[in-house]
Amino acid sequence: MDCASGKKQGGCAPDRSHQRAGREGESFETLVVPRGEPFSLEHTLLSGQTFRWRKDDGGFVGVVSGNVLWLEQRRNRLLYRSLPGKVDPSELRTYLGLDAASNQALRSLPGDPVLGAAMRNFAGMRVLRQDPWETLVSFIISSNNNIVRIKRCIESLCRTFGHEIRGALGCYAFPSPAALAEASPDCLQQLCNLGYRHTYVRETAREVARSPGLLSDIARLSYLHARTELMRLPGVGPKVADCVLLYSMGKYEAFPVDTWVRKVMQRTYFKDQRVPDSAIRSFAADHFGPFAGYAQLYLFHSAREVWNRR
DNA sequence: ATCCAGGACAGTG
DNA sequence: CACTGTCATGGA
Repeated sequence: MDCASGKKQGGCAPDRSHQRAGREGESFETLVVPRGEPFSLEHTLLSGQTFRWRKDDGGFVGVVSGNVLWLEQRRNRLLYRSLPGKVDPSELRTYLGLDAASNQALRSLPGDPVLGAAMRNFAGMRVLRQDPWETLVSFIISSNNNIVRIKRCIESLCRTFGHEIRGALGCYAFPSPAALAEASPDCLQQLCNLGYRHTYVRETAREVARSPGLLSDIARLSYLHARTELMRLPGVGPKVADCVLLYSMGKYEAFPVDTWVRKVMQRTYFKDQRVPDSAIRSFAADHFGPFAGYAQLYLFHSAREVWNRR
């Protein structure tokens, strides 16, 4: 593929006539969030666990499993529509973390001062269940990188190597493992600005393309076994593996330790002392329990928000 | 200019 | 196992 001609400009520009029609009322589906199941669409989609959602006229637009998906929350009602395929309600609930385990997680986490404050500030934030392949590549790219640039890299990857979604000009699906396995290093590094991570993405794509069932097999393993297997992939260390396990495989005991979480944890629970990440993870397992990952999401998002307000 | 960003990795002690 | 320097890139 020619890098120069592969660059596609312009933002995601879904057909507005459909959208307007939807807002008139005939093509939006409705999902009711039951009472007693705290849910915030905005907190969930802007929490940093996913990178392709953006605000759109009161709601959000994203790409999920090859479909453009519009979402808007009105109290306990969730309005949604998708193109070109249909997303069914149970699939959507699963994606958004509206499941029994997540409800249990939100009830069972300890209410210590720091976590308690984060859970009140971002009430209803949930751990998504995203596509493992997209999550894997996204967090390989995230290493030693900042969020603004991570989003640009991923969007660039999709525009260059993903297929354009029918009926939604400028919206691209996340590229398949085969597409990234065959991508030229120059395209990945220069066009998509992956930097030194381009070999990680390419080599991991080769592995996954070579054995298509790999990620779904890993998802069925126990947390520790799955973690070990993920870390065999190039560019995947403890932190990236935990992100994939938590944000795409429903392993709520995973507790990704990044720079932000490390800071909060050391300040709050280790008297501001430097401790190895392994100590942080084992403390989290003891203190937060089997849903420690939920605590991680709240602590991470909370720490970043506080910092961004300064 | 210098430091840092959702780290991983190879090399030392 | 714990610690260190390095990696490509861009924003602050």
